[in-house]
Amino acid sequence: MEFEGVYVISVVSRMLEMHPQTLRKYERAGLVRPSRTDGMLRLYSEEDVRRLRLIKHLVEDFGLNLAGVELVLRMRDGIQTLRSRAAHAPGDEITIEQALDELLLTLEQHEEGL
Amino acid sequence: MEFEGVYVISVVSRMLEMHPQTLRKYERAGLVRPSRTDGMLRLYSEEDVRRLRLIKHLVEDFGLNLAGVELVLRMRDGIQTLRSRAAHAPGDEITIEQALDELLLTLEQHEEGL
DNA sequence: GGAACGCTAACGCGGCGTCAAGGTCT
DNA sequence: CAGACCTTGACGCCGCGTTAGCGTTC
Repeated sequence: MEFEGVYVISVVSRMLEMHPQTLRKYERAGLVRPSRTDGMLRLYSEEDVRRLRLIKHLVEDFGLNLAGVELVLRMRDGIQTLRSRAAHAPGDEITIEQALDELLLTLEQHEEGL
Repeated sequence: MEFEGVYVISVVSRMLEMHPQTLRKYERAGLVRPSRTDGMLRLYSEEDVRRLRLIKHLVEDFGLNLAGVELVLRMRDGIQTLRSRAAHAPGDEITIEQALDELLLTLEQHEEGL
């Protein structure tokens, strides 16, 4: 059973050239949250796939470990939240300053113990 | 021979409870750049010590590897550059938006291949 | 000349990607 | 019932902190 823009794990695995077990580990680590069918099959959305592509890039090309990936993803999530929020605002095409604000907040959360 | 606000490796090691070899490895990784005496002894400035304290925090409490630390430090350097630049500007107490801008730039540099 | 520094090489633990075994759904 | 999914556990590589050995500086 297949739907548009939704993929089971084997398809994603082939698309991104990532081992199925690796995808499951990333979910276990809280880096991606695919939905499930009634039979508990993982269903990856387009956004999930983009997220995984970014993770792969950060790990393979940048050498980040999963903790580093989580940090970056948290920043990215903050930026996206701001962007969608700004979509309803008048005129302000780009909320880049606010986006950066979110980034700094994320960083400072981590540095709070400093 | 000791100077004000400048420490040799053994002193920094005791201050931060970090192994001297670890400090040397961090230098090798390009995370800190202490100056040297004529005899090639490492001299850590106050800023170097702050930097090392942050590194320790990121590694021990946050689980980042050195690649992740490098990313965060690059962001921090960008922020500090902006802050010192803003210190000469009139009134603008906080350059937080610009700081965040710098953060985003750092992030996007890494994501350029996405 | 003893203590602290420099350097390079080797050991050891832990994170993470992969493989294996057994059960369930299509 | 064959194939693809699920889960849990184990193996193996490698990054990184530590230790060791030896030469140089204070």
